[in-house]
Amino acid sequence: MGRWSPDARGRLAQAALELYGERGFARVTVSEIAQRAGLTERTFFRHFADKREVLFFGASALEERILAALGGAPAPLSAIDAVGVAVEAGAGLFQDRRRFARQRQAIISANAELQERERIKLASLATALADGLRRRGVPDGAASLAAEMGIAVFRVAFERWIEEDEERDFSQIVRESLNELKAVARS
Amino acid sequence: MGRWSPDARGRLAQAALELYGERGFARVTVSEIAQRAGLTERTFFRHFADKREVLFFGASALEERILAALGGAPAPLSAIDAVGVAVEAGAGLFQDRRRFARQRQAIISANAELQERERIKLASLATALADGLRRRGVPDGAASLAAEMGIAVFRVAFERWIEEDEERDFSQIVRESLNELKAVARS
DNA sequence: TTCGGTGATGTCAGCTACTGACATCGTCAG
DNA sequence: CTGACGATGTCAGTAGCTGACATCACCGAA
Repeated sequence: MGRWSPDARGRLAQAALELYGERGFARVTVSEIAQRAGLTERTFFRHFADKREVLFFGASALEERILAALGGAPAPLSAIDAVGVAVEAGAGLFQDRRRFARQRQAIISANAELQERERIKLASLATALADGLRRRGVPDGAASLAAEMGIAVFRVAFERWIEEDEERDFSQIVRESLNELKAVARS
Repeated sequence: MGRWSPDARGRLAQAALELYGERGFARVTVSEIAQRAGLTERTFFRHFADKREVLFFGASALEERILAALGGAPAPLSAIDAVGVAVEAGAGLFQDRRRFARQRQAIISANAELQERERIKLASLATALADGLRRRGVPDGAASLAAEMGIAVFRVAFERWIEEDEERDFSQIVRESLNELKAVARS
């Protein structure tokens, strides 16, 4: 423990979320975020690679969880079903955080730069998923395709979960969306 | 025609491609690009929204072509097959440009910011594809999923086309990849 | 107990991406 | 000939981001 107030990173993230929500991403300076958190701009950039990253530092936890689930999925599962299990497990991370997820997504949806960052996070997730599948013995091309399908399912399911008026179980929506994808691919 | 050398935009794009290739994206300033093109930095930003965009101004032509093909696809085709036809048509744009495509892709692959931009271009393509499908009467969820699958196929096929030693027909690789995706989804 | 190392933060100078406002000057329609 | 137009130049300014160095509580070893 240092001589400063604890959880500098958390305070910065909180301040950023508030300010982005109040004024929009582009109309907030990093200096303002730092000020609200009682820190300096330089410290912000020590905790987050850039102004956008502060909204995405939860992505690594999601990736870890999904990869862990993929690693633990029963061996006889096909590539697409193993991915389904993994993504469904990832959805579990959002339990009881729908309000936060909506708020954050509203900010991201309002800004193209943030959408870029979100997309590349999902892309890196797809790459990791594909690697995990190869480790299960899935051939190269099939691994990439199954992984990308998994991310597509995640995206569509997330959007549904966020948009619906009454909250439904995210994992269940993932299952439904995967089945829908299979149906579309079969037709 | 103005009083200046013609095709300022083309000269800027060419200069940027050269410099990014020589030194890497991050080690090139916009001022240097403009200088090599015989223009000023300010003019660069009048032609391209930012330093990255100069590598992606061909994306609109790709999108137009794909959407046109989707619009012209036979009505009885399923969503996924209509997308297949559209993406295949898009692949035709790259005929005789494999050398250029490889060079450009090498630059993009070496830089995370450029990968972000590439991903969002593909994402916007997916959105447009989904809209096109809805116009064909495909329901919301199925449209999004089919579109994302189409983009996944495009990505995988493009990578294969670029990486293989001897050049094969890009459109044919797209067809193969689509079939592989269907097989993966079915398993 | 003291003292030197460590780690998180502060301070400062600087680069460069990007923007707004205004000036310049061939070209072309009338 | 003239005035509007369009592409470019010039200039000043903001803000994201970085490197280098200073500071100072804490902690473990002597």
